[in-house]
Amino acid sequence: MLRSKHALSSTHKALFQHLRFFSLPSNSHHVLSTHNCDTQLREALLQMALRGHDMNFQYYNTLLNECVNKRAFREGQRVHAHMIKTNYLPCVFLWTRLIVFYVKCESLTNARNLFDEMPERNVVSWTAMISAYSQRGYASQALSLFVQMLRSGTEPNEFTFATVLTSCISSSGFVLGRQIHSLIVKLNYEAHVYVGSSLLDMYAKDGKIHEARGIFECLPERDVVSCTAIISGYAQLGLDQEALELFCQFQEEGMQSNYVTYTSVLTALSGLAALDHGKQVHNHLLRSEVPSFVVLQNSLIDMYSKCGNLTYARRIFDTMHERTVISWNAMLVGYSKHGEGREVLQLFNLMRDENKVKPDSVTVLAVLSGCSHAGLEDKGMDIFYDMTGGKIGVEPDTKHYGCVVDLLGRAGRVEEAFEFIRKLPFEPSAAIWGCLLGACNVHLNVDIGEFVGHRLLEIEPENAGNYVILSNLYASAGRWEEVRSLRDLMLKKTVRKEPGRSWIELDQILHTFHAGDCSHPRRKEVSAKVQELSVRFKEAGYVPDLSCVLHDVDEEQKEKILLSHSEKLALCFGLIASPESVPIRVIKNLRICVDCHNFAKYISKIYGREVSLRDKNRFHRIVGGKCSCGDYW
DNA sequence: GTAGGGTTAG
Repeated sequence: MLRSKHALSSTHKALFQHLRFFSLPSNSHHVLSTHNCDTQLREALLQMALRGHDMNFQYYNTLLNECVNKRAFREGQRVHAHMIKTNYLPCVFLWTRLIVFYVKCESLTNARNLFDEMPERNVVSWTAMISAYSQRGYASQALSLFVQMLRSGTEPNEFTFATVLTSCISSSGFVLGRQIHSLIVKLNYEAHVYVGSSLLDMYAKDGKIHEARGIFECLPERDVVSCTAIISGYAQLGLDQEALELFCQFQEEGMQSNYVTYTSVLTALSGLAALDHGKQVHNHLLRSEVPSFVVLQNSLIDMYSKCGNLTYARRIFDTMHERTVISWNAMLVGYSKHGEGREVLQLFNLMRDENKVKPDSVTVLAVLSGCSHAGLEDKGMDIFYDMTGGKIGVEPDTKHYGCVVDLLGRAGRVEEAFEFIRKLPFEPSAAIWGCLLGACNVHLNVDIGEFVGHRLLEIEPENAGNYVILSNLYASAGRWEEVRSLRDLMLKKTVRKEPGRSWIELDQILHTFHAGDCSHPRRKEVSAKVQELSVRFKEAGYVPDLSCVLHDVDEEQKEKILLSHSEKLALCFGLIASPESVPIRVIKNLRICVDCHNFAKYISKIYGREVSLRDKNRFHRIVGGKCSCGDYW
């Protein structure tokens, strides 16, 4: 039978106009014999029949198409029922349409039942079903169906590959993903832009950014999705600079970014705390036609708060027409990282009062850590008890317990925190012990600290941070013998430590400083400034904290090492290169060292400059020699 | 009739 795809759209429309109320004839399945159609419809049907069309096919296809477009579940079911009643045996095409109809109407079970009943399947029906599972997050069902498809002898096409790869994003799925990649190469689909995007995204999410980049570079054509995929690949791995550079390059090449692209680049800008760039993107969005979807606004909230501008973040939050739990969380995390505990609690109360969006695990984490950063341990404990009492609707997990240890430890309740850990219903993680070790160090509890420190060295001997903190603790107790043996142990275990890096943004340029790197053009001038300040600050009472240096060198060397810390370089660069009226905003990739923190306080006091320092954990807003972190971070 | 990229995280 003839089923031409063309020429009949207007006839189809006419047909549907008349059939839209689904006065399905019950006595006959053959449309031409339908006696309740009027002259115009009869004419339309006649024309189609004259052109050799299977009238039942046209009829059902038109109806189902409309039901899919309108997500008209009941009507679609009636069409399906009518097929059954009239013993009409749909061809694979129509059968697949029925499956797609059920999928679009969120009835996966109906779709699967139909799929299982199909007398024969083709690549489209297989792909439609795989896609249904993929899009709803049923990755294992999608993958198992894909394997069944291969076993059945049906060859996948570009649609199948593009969709199935999205189900390979999990630790167990990556293995299968690589095998699918081989098949893609074998069947020559690697250069297909949809397949390529999906493939490179999978590699990026597995942390294999070089492979992802390789696939991207081999694509003969690029579009906004593939470009966004590679940008977000870098951004999600924290390779923010690379993400930003690619974005700029694609913009220059004329890529039409969409809201997903902007969302991804904003993530990178958050990581870099590149406020000027971020503002530029925001301004562009306000002037452009890009729709302000919630995800994009969430990204803007996060960008502004991670760039240190909570006022702008809140302004966006307040003007949103619709908020998701992520909007609330992004704002709460912002306040939390700035040590604004009262704001955290107020916003959390607002969220509970509004009762439109349910808190999730991240919400409670943000609130607990917000209380912790702000020294509101009683409030924090109240919320934790609300949670364990089922009043929040979130079950505590290991991270929440970690927050409680942090709350108690910070408040000096070290023994209590220790007891709390011992009573945990599970084996405490390194992160939990780490919180307690930090507290022991700050509150000089050598007994518990020693126990916890050695426990940590057993659990994660490769983590340099543990050696450093324990060594500091021993040093403050004057136990130099232990300090030495710890240092030896640390060298033996050859622990890798991420190199310290600090940067500052001036006029949309990011100036990065590393401790051992002299590549910055004004490095000499900057180093001289650090020297100069050191002398000047010493007169004002600054004492270099040599315990921050673990190297086995004399004191003079230690001081030299301290003065080469990347934070100090970035701070001094800010001092000489930025206008006096603006705060010095420095970002560090790791936790800031105690000595640099102290140094920054002197800058703020002696130069009357506000210093905003973002480290791995939080913001330090330093004004007049005082820091918003209260010297506990 | 079937397809790819996105936001929060002590």
